[in-house]
Amino acid sequence: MSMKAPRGTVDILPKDAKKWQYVENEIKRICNHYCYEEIRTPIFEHTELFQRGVGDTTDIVQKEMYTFEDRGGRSLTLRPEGTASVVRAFVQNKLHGAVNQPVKMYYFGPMFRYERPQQGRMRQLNQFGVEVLGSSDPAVDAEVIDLAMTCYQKLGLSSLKLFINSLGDQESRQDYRNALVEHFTPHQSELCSDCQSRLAQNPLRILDCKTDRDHPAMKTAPAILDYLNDESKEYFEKVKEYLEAMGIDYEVDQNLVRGLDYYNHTAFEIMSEAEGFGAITTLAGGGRYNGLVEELGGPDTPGIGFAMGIERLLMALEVENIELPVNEALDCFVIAQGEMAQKEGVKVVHQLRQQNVQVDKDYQQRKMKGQFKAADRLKAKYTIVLGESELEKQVANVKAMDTGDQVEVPLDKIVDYVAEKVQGGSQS
RNA sequence: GCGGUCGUGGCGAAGUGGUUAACGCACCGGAUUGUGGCUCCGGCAUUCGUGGGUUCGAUUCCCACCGGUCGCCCCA
Repeated sequence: MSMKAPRGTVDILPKDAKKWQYVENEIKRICNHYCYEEIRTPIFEHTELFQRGVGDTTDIVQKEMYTFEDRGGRSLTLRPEGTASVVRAFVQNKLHGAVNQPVKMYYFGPMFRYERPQQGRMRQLNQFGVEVLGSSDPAVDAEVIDLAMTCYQKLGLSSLKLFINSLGDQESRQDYRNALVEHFTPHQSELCSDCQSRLAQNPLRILDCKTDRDHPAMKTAPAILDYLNDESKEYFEKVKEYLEAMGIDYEVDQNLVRGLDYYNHTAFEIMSEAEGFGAITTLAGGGRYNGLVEELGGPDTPGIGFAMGIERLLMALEVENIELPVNEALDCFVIAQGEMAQKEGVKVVHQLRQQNVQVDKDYQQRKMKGQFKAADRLKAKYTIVLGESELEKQVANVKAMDTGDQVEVPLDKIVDYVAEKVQGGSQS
């Protein structure tokens, strides 16, 4: 084996690609119902976009970016997440001036993070995400959460749990930050090394540290919800009311902080509770980011969004034993034997395909028995046999593979006959 | 970046310091001169992850590296 795909990347082979297609199509259909439109942005951006957009203190920027210099000496980075790019595109193309506000967008595509791969974590991963820009209505927060949950439910997942929290507006967040620093500073030397630096850089993240989870100071730490000002508190209440109105269950988790700098107000995460999922259970995460558009040079515009990992979604489906309705059966397999018959076979295959019949033939010079075997393996519904004797009589033998019944059909009727058999009644 | 564990055919999986590396599944062919799913027979590893070392000799012992896998950090 000389060449292998780079570490942390995988090939999605035809068998699996079917599932990807199904999942993507379902999600796109749902987005359409929710009136979200697709946006496609470049896979690499100026490094600075992520430094400013995602935040310099985050793990993603500090140690997980695929950064390189191009031939012109520019520092570029393979996108580690989608939001910064979408907001950049929004600003650059002045979508804040679009007639329909808010602007509701979704995206699909690969993201890149330099990490040690393990189950559910790849260096190239695929995300589906949505961003809504231009509205600070808490009903939008609820809509976005509803959209994420609906995608999972429509695909059949049931062991899900939604966690929400509020980080408040800038003012609340600042007050809370100060309170945390005050609270933890006396215990600084007792905290893990990560948390010691977090204290200065991003004290909120001390709260979801797993190392210091049981430290007494953790239990007595001030709670974010106590530091929300009235406006932020009311906002959060509204979000919860709307979720309840839609019948969406949730749990408030005050330690849910999210890693990225740009979040404020609503933050949420969807986890799988299915058995045997491994150590990584986060399926999707998102939140509101009201300062980000301005940070990236646009007008003061509120925004909210989430991203879900497609690999983890597929993994969750697997763990819950959910079979996706991917069609594996083949409509028809043409079996030809002999020189003349080969030519006729190629022709029949072509004509059937023109009639939108899914059909294949043998290209391995197999004997008749081998061709039947191939047809069987492909789960063909019908086989058409073309051999010397058939050609002499200008007929073809059509066999229904489930019953074994065969009928002779004149060659000039064969295409219509099979097309009718296969498509009769149902459309594909 | 750190730690555990593993690396034999397309897949699963035995095995040994020494002349032909078990077995199962899959695949191909034959029994059945033109008809699948059952049965029987036959075929199917010239890098036993890569590179070094020990040895008369290494797939087997030692070292390094690479890769998979699981976990930590963190996240999708």
